[in-house]
Amino acid sequence: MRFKNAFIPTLKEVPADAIIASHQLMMRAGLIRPLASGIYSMLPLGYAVMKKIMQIIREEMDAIGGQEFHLPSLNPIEIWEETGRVEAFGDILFQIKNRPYVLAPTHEEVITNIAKNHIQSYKDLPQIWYQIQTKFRNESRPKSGVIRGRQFTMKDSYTLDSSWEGLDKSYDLHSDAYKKIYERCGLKYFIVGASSGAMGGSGSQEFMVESVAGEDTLVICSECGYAANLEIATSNAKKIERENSSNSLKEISTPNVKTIDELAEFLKIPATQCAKSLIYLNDKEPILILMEGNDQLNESKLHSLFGMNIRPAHPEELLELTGADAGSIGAIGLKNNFKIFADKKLEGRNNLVSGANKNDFHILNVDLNRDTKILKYLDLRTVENGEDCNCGKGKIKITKGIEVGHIFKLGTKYSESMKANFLDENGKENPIIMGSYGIGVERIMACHLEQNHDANGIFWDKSIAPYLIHLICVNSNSEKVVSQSEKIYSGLNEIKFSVLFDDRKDISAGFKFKDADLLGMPLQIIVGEKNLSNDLIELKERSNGKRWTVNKDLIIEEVKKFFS
RNA sequence: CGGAAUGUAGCGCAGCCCGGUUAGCGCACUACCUUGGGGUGGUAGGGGUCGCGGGUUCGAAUCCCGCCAUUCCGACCA
Repeated sequence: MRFKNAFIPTLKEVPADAIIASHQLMMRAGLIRPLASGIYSMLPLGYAVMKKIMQIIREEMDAIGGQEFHLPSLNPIEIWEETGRVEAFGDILFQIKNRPYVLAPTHEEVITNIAKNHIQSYKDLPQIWYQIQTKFRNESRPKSGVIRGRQFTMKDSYTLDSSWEGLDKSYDLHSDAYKKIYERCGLKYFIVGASSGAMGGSGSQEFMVESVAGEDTLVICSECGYAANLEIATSNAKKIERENSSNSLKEISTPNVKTIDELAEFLKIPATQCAKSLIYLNDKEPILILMEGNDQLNESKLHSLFGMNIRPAHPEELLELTGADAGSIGAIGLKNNFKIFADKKLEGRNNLVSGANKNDFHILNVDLNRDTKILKYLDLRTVENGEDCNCGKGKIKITKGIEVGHIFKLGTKYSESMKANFLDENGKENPIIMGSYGIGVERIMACHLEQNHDANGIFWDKSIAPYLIHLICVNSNSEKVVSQSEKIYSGLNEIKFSVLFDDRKDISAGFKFKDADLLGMPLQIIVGEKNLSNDLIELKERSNGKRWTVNKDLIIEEVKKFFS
């Protein structure tokens, strides 16, 4: 492609709306342009990258026996009503105004509909069906460029099996295929165990890319490979042992002490010697939760233990329920008969400091065994950076991640609600056992950019680069330089190497270099007067800045060598 | 959906508080000259419903009200 004819609208300045690196680079390098919030046009260079990514996905899906479909995005709302997902998706589901249709945010319903009509027997199974399609989700807050949009491209696949063992097999095939896809795209990723949540089924994993732009907080251990969402992560945080003797309770005045840190400072004790009390209302029933010192309560864990209707009490409610404000609440001397739960780390502790349920007073020497009725010790704390991992070897690192893939053992949720059954060997009717698996195509591109750039621009991996080579004719006024670069251009075209040829006239050398670095093709070939007078052509590897020269007659061989 | 900010040329911004010539700057764009290995320098140009609607006023980019859009923080995210 000749740059002169190419539509590559690069920008010198960063658009004010773009905050994260990948979004800025996509805008500056002319890969995308916004149309509306969360909706982007893919420009030729951006779409070239998408096509490369989609091709890699196709090859790996085909390799595990996947069959490619192209399913409609416009769906009759009734199939979504059958599975109860009109309500489940709520506002996320785009609904068509002048006909009872929806824009599909995913395709379990359509797949199950086809399966219902055409899968009759265990002999028809297993199946792996996939497609690469535009998905529509009415995100309330699109953000981070293409990472969270209202319209995006997804490879989604679905497996149909006659047994749970078959599902495990299909699931593992996908897991392996996904690993290959990310590796081929040059992404550093890791796999996070996830709970199956409201999707139902027996398991799910997320494929995450570490990034400051990530929306998920992740916990990883460098030693054992443990990786989990912070919401469910656990660690081997140091537990303090019970002291040999428990001293007797003593109420003391602690004027103006509100926080654990202030309390620890006031009493000259470690924060870990304090028991922090939190009041939650579980469907209006107050419960008291004890945490050690500055440990943070993990509300996700609370929700999975108590359900979604649990919430922290408001300040007025605190005062009414305990007679004290936050900071002076404790497990001893409560007016009401609270149910008390405590974090596992506090199990068996004594000589603790706790609020006295009287403003500006605390109680010393609390022995949880002796002085309180703890209903149950639960894992409630949020894991913190630097704690020991459960494996005993590594330390926990907390980081942000972007989800680039999710694989799910669905089970029979959809086949049951839509009555997609098959006859087994015994002639008995059973619901098809399903799995569903997704990869965000634009997210792969964005994550690749997050991981592969510097202050000047992109460096594409050769597997997904829009062009392998950026050929720069430095001096467009020099006959010799122009004819030499033309010669290299046609030579590379002959051997089918994709080249972006900067043949623009009257553009200064610096401008071309800056554009080349911004656009990020893996190899730059620089044809300029100085080197050419010695019959030399310069090459530059974008990712590491390495430069070298070769004789002009050896350039094709050198390129072949570089990409071999 | 809650909180905040912003909206002036393709992009980045100033002007607004304190209303008053023809709305300004940088980049980009057009023409010419210049330069020619890291976003050359210059001259001359083109491009604006000042987000939309209403109000106050002799007069509104500027003040007031409503709406819309965009971004950020939070909630939500099968």
